[in-house]
Amino acid sequence: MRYSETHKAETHARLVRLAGQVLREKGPDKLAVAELMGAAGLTHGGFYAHFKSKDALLAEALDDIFKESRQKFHRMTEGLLPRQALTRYIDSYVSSAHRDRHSAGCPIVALNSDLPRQSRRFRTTFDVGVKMLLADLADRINAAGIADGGTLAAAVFSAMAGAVAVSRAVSDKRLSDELLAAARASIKVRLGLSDGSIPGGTTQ
Amino acid sequence: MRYSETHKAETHARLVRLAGQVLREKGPDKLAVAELMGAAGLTHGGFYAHFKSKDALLAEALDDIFKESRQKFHRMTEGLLPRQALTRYIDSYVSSAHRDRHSAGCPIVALNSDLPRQSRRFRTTFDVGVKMLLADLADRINAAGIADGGTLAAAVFSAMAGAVAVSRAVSDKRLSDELLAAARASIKVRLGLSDGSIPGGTTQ
DNA sequence: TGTACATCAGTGAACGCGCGTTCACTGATGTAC
DNA sequence: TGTACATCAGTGAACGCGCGTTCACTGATGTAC
Repeated sequence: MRYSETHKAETHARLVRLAGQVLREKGPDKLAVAELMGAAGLTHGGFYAHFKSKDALLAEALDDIFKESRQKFHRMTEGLLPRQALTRYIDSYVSSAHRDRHSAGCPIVALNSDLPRQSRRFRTTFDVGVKMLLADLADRINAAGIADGGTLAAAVFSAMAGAVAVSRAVSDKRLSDELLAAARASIKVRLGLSDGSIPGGTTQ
Repeated sequence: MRYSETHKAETHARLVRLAGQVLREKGPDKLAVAELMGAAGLTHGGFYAHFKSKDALLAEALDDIFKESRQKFHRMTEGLLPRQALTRYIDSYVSSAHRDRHSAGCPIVALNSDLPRQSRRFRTTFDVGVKMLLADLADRINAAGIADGGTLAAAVFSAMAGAVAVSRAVSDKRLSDELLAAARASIKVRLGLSDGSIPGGTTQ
């Protein structure tokens, strides 16, 4: 069978997108080439027509995830005032929805403890993504008129990622919910975005 | 060869201790039974005289890690005033030393993203450990005269774990150091333990 | 006191399985002549 | 216009490797008689 001009590029993009989901669900080691190809309706042998190796796919998928996350971040806060945007971001990041949707969530949360064991290539891609994310967050904090955005961004971001990561690691749902609510409130207090009381309800 | 009465128990304890280190370094999946036994000076076949399965070993090792961590925590802050104890704990947890010593560090940081993929048994052991840790921290916060220790403990702990976890995930050392310093300072501000300026130097 | 047997921590070959990667092949269609 | 050939995304068998687990066996020593 002969394919359209864009066919290969489309298949490639589809594999990268799919891999991004599986990567966040199962982690880099348990993402299996054959399984991925099967999920895309192909057989495993064809994989190497698209990627030099599994590691090359992983790096490409990670890069794609960061880019997509960034777009989502911008879309989500479009048209909001700086403080509102910041609040929206924190509420949606430190949420049970984010905790429960591994395959669409933040790669930093999903891949956390896998990273020290990954290839240099993968780790470099990760670094680039983290730096971009921190720069974006610092801009938002500065725009909201809060001092020292750069330093605060690092502290606030690691707190947000930690909250979601630990809430996923814990299997007791009640404890997990409490963790998220406590962290969400505390981070907003730290940024001066609320008065310290936990407002009713979580962001589902 | 015949062995002393305590021989088997000693070997068992040695395997558990060793597994605790490897578990934190390599993660549950890359801890290999044969390699572990080799490191203990034994051959792989003998493993099943000590443990019903690899999973049984992992759970036992995790339990041991939490118990040891707790003792370390208490030893480290012995004789200190509540606020000093809290400061000492945060400084030593959110440090480059902790970041760099995976095999002796906090299991929550080391195993973070592996947990959702582990057995129920392992996850339950993890939950018990986390709850104990949070209860200890809440006690410390309350003892220091800071309001709402239970909620703050959850927020503060996930921020601490997140800081070390992200600092490990990142391979750029400069960024990693900045993250730790920013988080350490921010957490202390949140608890009213410092004035918000970052005191000179990190806790190496 | 000496002999036969039981005990049991540890040995090492073997098994089955999942996985990344390779490679000769397929077959539909575009192109050269 | 028709024929031979090139192209190339995808196929599927095969390979080598690491790993958890099983199991018959070893061999030093304690115990029964």
